[in-house]
Amino acid sequence: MAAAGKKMQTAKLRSAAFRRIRADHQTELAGDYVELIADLIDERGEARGTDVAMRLGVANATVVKALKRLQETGLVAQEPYRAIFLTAEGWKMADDGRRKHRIVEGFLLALGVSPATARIDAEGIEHHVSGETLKAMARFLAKGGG
Amino acid sequence: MAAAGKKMQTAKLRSAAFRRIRADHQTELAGDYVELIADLIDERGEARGTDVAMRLGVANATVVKALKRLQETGLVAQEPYRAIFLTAEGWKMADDGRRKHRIVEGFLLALGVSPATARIDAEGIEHHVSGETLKAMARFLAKGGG
DNA sequence: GGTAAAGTTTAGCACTGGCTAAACTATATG
DNA sequence: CATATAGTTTAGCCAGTGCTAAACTTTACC
Repeated sequence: MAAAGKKMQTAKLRSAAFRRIRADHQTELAGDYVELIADLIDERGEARGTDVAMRLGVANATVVKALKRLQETGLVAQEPYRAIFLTAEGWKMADDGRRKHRIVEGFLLALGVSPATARIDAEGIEHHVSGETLKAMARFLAKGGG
Repeated sequence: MAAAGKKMQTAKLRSAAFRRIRADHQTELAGDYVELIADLIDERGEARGTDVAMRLGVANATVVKALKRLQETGLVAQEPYRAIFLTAEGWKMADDGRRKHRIVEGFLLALGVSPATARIDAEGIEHHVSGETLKAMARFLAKGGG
């Protein structure tokens, strides 16, 4: 039955989408942390836990716990009571993320969204945009938008 | 000091963004469930736990637990071992979500993204798009895209 | 109507990501 | 150099979202 076959496929496609979203959410936090740390290092030479906590709007202890996991993952390096550093892999992830962020935010601006909203929405959208969509956004930007 | 003031504001804006993302993630699951349930009811007259689990790519028990919370939130109504229904509030949320979904997916298609990717990305992006951005997307669509 | 299959729920585990409060370390200042 | 303040970490709590395995209902079929 063709209709049943089509529905089957639809179900599979959808579950694939949801699976990917759940996977995205797992890497999302790591991405947010390394991007933020990279920004802080660029802006002021070093990243401290307090600054990360403040910018993320989260308690200090939460940052400590997250950094421990990121250390285990090999994205971050840190000595107790010292500033936070990124590993080579951490920098790669941060740079990828920041590039993505720039494109998405620029794209939203080109679309006519206000700067404040573009910034906030870009932060949320960024981690759910595939390479293909990102390319489409970049193409739109290159063409001068609208 | 103007520079410090500006940085302060930047930090606040960013933390606001992250706070909103965390809030979005909390409502995101509820949104996915009610949309899916609404789709199932429309497609086949009723929504069963198994179908929801299958489409979400998740175990049965996970669905049961989630539905319990959604019942407490007042979005879903269900008798044990029976099909799942939406409350008025649940329908409102589902319809809002589906409308958003349609716009985002249509927008991605208009941007030149392939149907499969548009579908998947829309699912992820949907919950992080503000009203303002949604309007911008709708405007773009109305203008006939590209 | 009894029984097998399908569907649903419960129980119990693990991990993530928040929090507060208390302890500890580093730094700056008198 | 002693001490106060700022920053960091630890400990212990909670809630959410996932899982498997086992128990229980419903449904379908002989």
